[in-house]
Amino acid sequence: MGRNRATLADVARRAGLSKTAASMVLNGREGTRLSAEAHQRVFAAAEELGYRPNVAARSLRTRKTATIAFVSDIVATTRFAGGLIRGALDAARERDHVLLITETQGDAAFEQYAIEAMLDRQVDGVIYAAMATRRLAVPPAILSGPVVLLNATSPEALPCVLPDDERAGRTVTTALLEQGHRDRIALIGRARLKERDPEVSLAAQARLRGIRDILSGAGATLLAEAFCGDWLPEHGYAAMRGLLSKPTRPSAVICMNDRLAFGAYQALGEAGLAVPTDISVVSFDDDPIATWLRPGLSTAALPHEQMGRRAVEILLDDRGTEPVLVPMPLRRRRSIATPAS
Amino acid sequence: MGRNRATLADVARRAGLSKTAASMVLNGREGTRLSAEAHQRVFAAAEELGYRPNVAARSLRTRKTATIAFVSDIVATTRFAGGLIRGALDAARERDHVLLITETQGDAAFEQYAIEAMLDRQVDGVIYAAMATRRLAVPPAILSGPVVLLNATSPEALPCVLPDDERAGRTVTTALLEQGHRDRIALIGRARLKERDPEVSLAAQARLRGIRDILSGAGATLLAEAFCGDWLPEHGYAAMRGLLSKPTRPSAVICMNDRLAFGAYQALGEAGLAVPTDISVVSFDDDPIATWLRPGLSTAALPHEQMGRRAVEILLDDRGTEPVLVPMPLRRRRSIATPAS
DNA sequence: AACGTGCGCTAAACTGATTTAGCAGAGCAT
DNA sequence: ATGCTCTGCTAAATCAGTTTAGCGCACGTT
Repeated sequence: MGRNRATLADVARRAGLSKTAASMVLNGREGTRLSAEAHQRVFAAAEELGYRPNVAARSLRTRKTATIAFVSDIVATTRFAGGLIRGALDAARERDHVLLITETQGDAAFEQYAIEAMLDRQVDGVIYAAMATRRLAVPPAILSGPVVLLNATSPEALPCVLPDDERAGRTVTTALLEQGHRDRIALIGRARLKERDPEVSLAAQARLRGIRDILSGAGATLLAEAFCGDWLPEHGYAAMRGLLSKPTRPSAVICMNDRLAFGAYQALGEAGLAVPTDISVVSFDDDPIATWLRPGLSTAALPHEQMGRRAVEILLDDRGTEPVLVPMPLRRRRSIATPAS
Repeated sequence: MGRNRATLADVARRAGLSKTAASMVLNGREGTRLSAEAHQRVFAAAEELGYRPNVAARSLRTRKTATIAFVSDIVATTRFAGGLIRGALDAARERDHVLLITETQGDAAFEQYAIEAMLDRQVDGVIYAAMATRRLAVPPAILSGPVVLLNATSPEALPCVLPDDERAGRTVTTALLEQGHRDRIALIGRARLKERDPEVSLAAQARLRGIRDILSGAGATLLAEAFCGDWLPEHGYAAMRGLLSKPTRPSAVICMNDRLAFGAYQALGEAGLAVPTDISVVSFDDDPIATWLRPGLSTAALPHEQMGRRAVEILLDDRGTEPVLVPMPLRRRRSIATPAS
């Protein structure tokens, strides 16, 4: 790979100057007293030879590789991860950096290995990402250099980027109130474990807080709250059936994520009820299925691309320690309407 | 990052030997006449200092970085990509390699930049992946070293890994025949563009070929073939409605992918028809939604993980030039049944 | 005693960049 | 003529490894 690449020495020779001169010119060093003509010759030579510096050689001296490690638990290869990586990739490119990506598969040994492999390659910093927004313990090895947590926090109070789930809870609830829903709003996706253990989820609690905040502001309470073991379609389906079996039918349901909402749609379809005329549905995440459902699901989007982007920016540019909360915009589709009566 | 790492010189000093000796011992070189005791001392010193070689320094001399470039069009960040990357990551790790991942966003300038950035880092080889199985033109820059195409072929006949779509077509059709379907099988997802232009898709034609092969072997033909502009749920929905409006209702439909099948389910639900009692459905891809649908969708799975894995294996180990076809196993769920009458 | 041989190990070159220290020559003042 | 400063450039060290060439010693042979 790249066997006959021209080296700096080649460029210097062709320009009739020393390596020193060539290096300084190509790096745009100020204060060297090299003549305009010398500059010309170096640039011309580099151009003609198609010179590209050898990053390994350079980094040996400078200890900079223009490479960022992107380590995640299992985020890198799931549908949820795409945006995170894409945003990070974009921001990295703008700063002339490149990403070394690994995922740990949730396996500590694998993680250890992966992190060492990246540190061996002298990465300039590490982005440590989690699939579910949660608190986690950062492997000590990566603390030797700059780190940014993505979609996660840690006891060490490292710089981190999180979605603003609480505000999303408010957004979603407000969208319902604006349409006239108030006293018959149900919730699907209460989950003790997710709400209690920050190492499992930070989103559950935050979203719930946002929802309740707006509701109590309007002097209302939830009509019903369905608990779910997990946030998968089957749980949403079961929860929705449960809700429909009660005397008072909700006018709207908030689902804790889109997969639950998908399940809810299935139950509604079977019951012969139509979204949104019979029941409105809102949700969180903006999973691809949200656009595929009929009618399209209104949902507060996890701003994955933005988050990935911010992580790189923080790592490379500012790096303050206060958590960065990225807003979750509401994608308005056709699943919300004014209640029938 | 990694500021106080021990160097080989440190290890050598501690072992009371030369760098040469330390290097040879740690690399397990045969034929050096270093004593067993010298071996001991070097290993002990390395262990005590937590020595890890600096990959940049090593690669400067050896021109090997144990790093593979994974370049894709937009595969890296979509739900379809996950498995490809995961498989590649796994196989790479087994060979002590690491992945530099980029996606080109379908933009030639970006691609040029990304590839150069990776070559600058002296990668040992390139895996060039496409999201849709198709033929593509490989950027000349990467031809300077080992390349494997993933989910793609090229006019240059480079080594490549592809899913065995034709066989999948046969698998899926056979599954239907086995249940007694024969003369009322419809197809959703014919698409002229995809079938004609290998630069758009190789899957469409191959799947169709497999389906027809089995059908004609059984002396049957398709009851109906619905054409779709693309393979999204909305197209599947429209196609299914079209099929249902005809005099003879199919006993089974084959959808060209799971998203179409999802749309088909929606149309069936609205029409009050049940899967699989009224109509059986089979499909291709094994998208996550296949498990979420009610009933679960039987589908020939794109073996993404296997494919990613094979690509690395071919790149690093054998590298024959004949295309590698990876089988697409049928995931049997509940969407196929014996036709009613 | 001189010579060849195998053993156990090391000095130094090399990879391709950056960076430090400093040299030669011109111009000017004393 | 001497010393000083400034200009324009370069030699050599450095980063952390790998690799080549070969050194000194003990032993056996003639």
